[in-house]
Amino acid sequence: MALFLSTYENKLDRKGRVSVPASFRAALPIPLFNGVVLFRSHKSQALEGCGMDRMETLSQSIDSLDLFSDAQDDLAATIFADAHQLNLDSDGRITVPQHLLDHANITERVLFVGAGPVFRIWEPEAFKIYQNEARAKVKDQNLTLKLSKPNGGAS
Amino acid sequence: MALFLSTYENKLDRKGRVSVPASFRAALPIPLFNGVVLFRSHKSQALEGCGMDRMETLSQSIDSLDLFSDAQDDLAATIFADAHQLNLDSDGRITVPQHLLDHANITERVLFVGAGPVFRIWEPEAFKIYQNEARAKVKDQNLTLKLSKPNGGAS
DNA sequence: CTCTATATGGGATAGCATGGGATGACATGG
DNA sequence: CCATGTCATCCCATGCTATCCCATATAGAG
Repeated sequence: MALFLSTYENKLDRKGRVSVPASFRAALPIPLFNGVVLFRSHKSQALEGCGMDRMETLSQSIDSLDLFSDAQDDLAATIFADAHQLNLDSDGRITVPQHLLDHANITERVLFVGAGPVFRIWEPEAFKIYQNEARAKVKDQNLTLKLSKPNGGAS
Repeated sequence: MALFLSTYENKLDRKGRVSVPASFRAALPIPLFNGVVLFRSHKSQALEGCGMDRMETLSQSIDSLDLFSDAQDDLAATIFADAHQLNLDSDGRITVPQHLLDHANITERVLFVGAGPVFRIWEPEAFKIYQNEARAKVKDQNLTLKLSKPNGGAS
């Protein structure tokens, strides 16, 4: 699966296009579909992004729930309905739908933030505020993390 | 299998035709039959849609239930008896039978809603209400989902 | 300082959704 | 069996925009 690291700030142009950072493009799997999937984060004013492979994994996970169950329907309605598949053009740019930009309050600058298997898209100032709060929380709670074993053992 | 994402609103014309969104057409498998299958959802005022491959998978799943059992008969009666295979025309449109449109209260605008391996067709306002409720449920119940391992093993 | 990779800006084109007409297939009635 | 009506299918035109292509600027590495 993909691994997205680091943070890049690119410009949104008048046509609503923005360059996806080269290292993020490189991190995407060889695709049937050459692009990214974006959807609105329900926890913050940001967009969540990933490759199509992640969506396929999600789809399989949801498909393993009982067919026609409420849980399956509700998750599908909140995740897949909102997930936009955006093609990368030949120059490595995507065109972001306006309502996604609105959700994240983006007008000019776009911040791509690596988050491991996924990435997030923020308005740069909003991310600064968020990151400061996150740092304070991590420090206050002395958060730690067990590493997974390479073979995927339960943690 | 197919992966349907995002949400598209298209117009129903006077002949009862509507464009199937290009990305949904692209998501359909290379077909013996070039079209989609639609049937009335038994849970909501929407239509369920998929490719023929999904119908075949459903058929196999139902066939593995006890022969002549009530469950098998009931599912067959609600799904297969009601399922319409609708050809895509050369411009990527389908003609939707009136009683399917009636079930979903569709008169003019048709909302195609990606739901992973299937998609749904809603009247746009009805879906807004439904999605808000789904979001509230997902949030209230703190629904989570374990991702499948890539080889499909249970986690 | 030079070269290369990446991001940015702009124009052209092809694809998509929409609207409408023509034709052929199919069902129905005589 | 044939005629007729209905509608599914095919074809074409149009406008909008996503996609493609190309040029330029900038930053970083050698």
